[in-house]
Amino acid sequence: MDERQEKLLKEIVECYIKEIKPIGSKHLCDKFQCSSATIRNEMATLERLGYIEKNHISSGRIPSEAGYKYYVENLMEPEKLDKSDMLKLEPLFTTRNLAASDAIEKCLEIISDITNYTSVSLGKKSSENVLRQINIIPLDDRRLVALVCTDKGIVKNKQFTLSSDINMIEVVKISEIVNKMLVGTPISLIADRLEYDIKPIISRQVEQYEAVYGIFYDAFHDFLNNSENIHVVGKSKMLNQPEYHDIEEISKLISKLEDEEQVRKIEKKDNRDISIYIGKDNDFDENVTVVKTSYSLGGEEGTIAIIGPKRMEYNRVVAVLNILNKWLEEKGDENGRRD
Amino acid sequence: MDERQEKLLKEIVECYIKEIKPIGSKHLCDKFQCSSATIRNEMATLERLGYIEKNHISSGRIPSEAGYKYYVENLMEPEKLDKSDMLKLEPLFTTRNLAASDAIEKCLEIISDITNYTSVSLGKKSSENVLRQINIIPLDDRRLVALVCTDKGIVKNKQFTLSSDINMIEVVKISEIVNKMLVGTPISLIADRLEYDIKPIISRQVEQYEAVYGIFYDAFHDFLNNSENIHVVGKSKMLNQPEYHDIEEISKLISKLEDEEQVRKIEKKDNRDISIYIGKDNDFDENVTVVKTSYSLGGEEGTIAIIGPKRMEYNRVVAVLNILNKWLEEKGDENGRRD
DNA sequence: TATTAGCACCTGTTAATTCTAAGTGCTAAT
DNA sequence: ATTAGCACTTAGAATTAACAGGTGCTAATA
Repeated sequence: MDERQEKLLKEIVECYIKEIKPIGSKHLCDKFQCSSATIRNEMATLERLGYIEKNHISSGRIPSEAGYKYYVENLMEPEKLDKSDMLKLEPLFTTRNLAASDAIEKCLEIISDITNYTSVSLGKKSSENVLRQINIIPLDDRRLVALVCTDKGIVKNKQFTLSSDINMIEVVKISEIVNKMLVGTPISLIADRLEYDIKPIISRQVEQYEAVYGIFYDAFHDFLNNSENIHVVGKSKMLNQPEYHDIEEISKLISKLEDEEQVRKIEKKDNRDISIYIGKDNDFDENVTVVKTSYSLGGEEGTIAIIGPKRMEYNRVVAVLNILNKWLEEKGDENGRRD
Repeated sequence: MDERQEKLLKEIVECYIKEIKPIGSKHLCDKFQCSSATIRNEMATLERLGYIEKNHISSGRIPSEAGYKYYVENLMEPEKLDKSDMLKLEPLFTTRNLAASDAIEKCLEIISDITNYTSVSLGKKSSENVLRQINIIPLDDRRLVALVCTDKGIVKNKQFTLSSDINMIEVVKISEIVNKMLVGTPISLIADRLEYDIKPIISRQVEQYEAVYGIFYDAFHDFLNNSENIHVVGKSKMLNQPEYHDIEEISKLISKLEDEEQVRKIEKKDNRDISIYIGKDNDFDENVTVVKTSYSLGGEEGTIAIIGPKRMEYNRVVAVLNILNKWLEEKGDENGRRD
C-alpha cells in the first residue's frame, strides 16, 4: 500500500464511522484532488487487499474487519477529548480514597456516558478470593448484619433477622470461631469448610445450631452463586446504534450482556496496554468490537472493556481509556506504596 | 351488556392476549354456536360501548383500554399457576431469615422470570430513612469499611483506604461521636449535621480532620445522591413482546425504566390489594400496563409493580402477585411479632 | 324477534413491475 | 498515471394488481 492508498483507507474508515453509509468514489474526489475514476482504481486495489468491501456489485465501499484493524494499528490519529468530556471525567480525579471496586464502577459509568457504548469490568471471580474476615454487627437484639471481606477488597453485607430462640451472643461467638478457623481460606472452599470443620463445633456449642449455621452459610452464599465482580454498564446503549435495526439481533446481544458466562468470554490473556478486538477477532460477539485494557488497583487485577459496534469511534474510545489508564496507574501506585 | 356480550368480550380479550392478532367474527362461531353474522352484530354493539376497536374499517377487533379494564374488573377468572411456576417460587418459601430488602429483590427476580415482564420495587427514598447506626470496621491498619444502617433496614458498606497520616483509632473514635450525636437523624439532614455539628468537633480533636470528615461524608454520600431503594428487574423484557416492533419506541421505554424519576411515577396513593392501571390510566407510560401491590416488611413500606404490555396475561400476573402478597404478609407478621 | 345467508365493499399484505439514483469496471484517450 | 465516457449493476422507492380476511347491511328465515 502506498501513501495515497493508506490515506484513502483512512478517509473511508473515518467517513463511514461518521456517516454509516457506504462511501462512493465521488465523495472523495475533492479531498484527493483527482477524478472519481482514479479513486475507483485505488479502491479496487484496496478491495483486492481485503481492506474494504462492497455490499453489492455497484455499491459504495465499507471497511472490512481487516480494514478497521489496519486503521487502528497504523492510521488512526489520537484524538483530544473536548471540554465536555473532560468535565465528565472530572469527578474521578476529585473523589479521593474511594475503594477499588467503587472506583472501577465509577469508571464504567463515566466511560459509558462519554462514549455511548457499553462498558464492562471483569475482576477475579469472587470464588477465587480469599476470606479476610467476617464480622457480625448487631443492629438490635434480633437483627444483625454479617459483613464478609476478602483479600481482593470485595466487601458484602447481608442482613438477618434472628428467630427468638437464637441468642445474638452465640452468633457473635461463632463468628469469632469462624474467623479464627477460616480466614485465609479461598471463598470457593468455604462451603466445604463450613460443613465439615465449623458445623461440628457449632452443633456442640449451640442448641439451635442449624439456624446459626444457616446464617453463616447464607452470608457466603452470594459469593458462591453469582460470581459477582462483573459489572456491565449501559447494556441498552446498543439500541442507539443505527446499524442495529433488527430487534431480534439486538435482543440477543442484550441477553448476552446479561449472561455472566458470555461476558466472561471478553477476558483474554494478553498484557498490552489497550487491545482492540474487531468482529470475529473477539470471542464475545462477532458483530461488535471489544476494546480492552487491564488494571491493577489495590491488589485487585482485572479488565475494563468497552463494547460497541465495529464502526466504533476508535480514537475517542482510546483517548478515554488512555486517560483512565493513567489515572488507574496513579491510584494503583498510591495504594501500592501504602500496603 | 347481556351475558353473551360479556362472554364475547371475555373471549376477544383472552384470544387477543394469546394470538396478538385482531379477532374476526369467524373465529368465534364455533365457541358461540352461531353464525358469524350474529357475532358481527354483537361486536358492533361492543364497539359502540367502547370495549373493542378496529384498526381499520374491515379488520378484526382488538380490545380497547376500556375493554381490558372491564375484563380485569368483571370477567377475568383466577388462574392457577402451573408446576414449573410454583417451582420457581419455591426458593422464596425455603429461604429463611432474609432481610427485607434482599427478600424484595428476590421477589422481583422471580416475578420477572415467571411473567416475562419487567418488575419494579419502590421503597421509601433512602433520604427519608433515619440513621440507626454507623460502624467503622478496620480491615488492616490502612483500610476500613464504613457500614451505615437505617431504621428501614437499608444497610450499605463502603470501603476506604486511609492515607498514612491518618490514624485508624481516631476514625473509630470519631465514629462513636457520630453515633452518639446523629443516630435518629433523617438521612436527608445528615449532610448538614455533619457539617455544622460534627466537623467542628473533629477539627478540634484530629489534625487531618478534612480527610476524616471526608470519610464520613462519603459514607453517607450514596444515600443522598442516588436515592436507591428502587429496583428494576428485567428492563429488557419488553424486547420480547412482539407488539413492540419499533426500535425507537422500545428504546424510549427502556430509557424510562433507567430513569429513577420516571419510575417513581408508578407510585400511587391507593391501598387496594392489587391495582391495575392500563394504558393512559398509568402515569408511567401510556403504552403499558402497570400492576401494583403494596407491601410492608420489617417496618419498610413500599410498592411492587409489574410493567408489561397492555395485552398482559392479567390472570397469571395477578396469580403470582397473590401468592407473593400472602408470603409477604406472613413474613411481615413474623417480623412484626419480633420487634 | 333473534338469527342467518348473501352480497357489496373496504383495507392490509404480498408479489410483481417499473423506474431511478448511485455506484462500479473497463476501455480508450490524454 | 490519470481521466472521460459508457455500459452495466443493484438497492430502493413507487406503482400496480391480486388476494385474503374482514366488515355492515339487507332481506329472508325460524
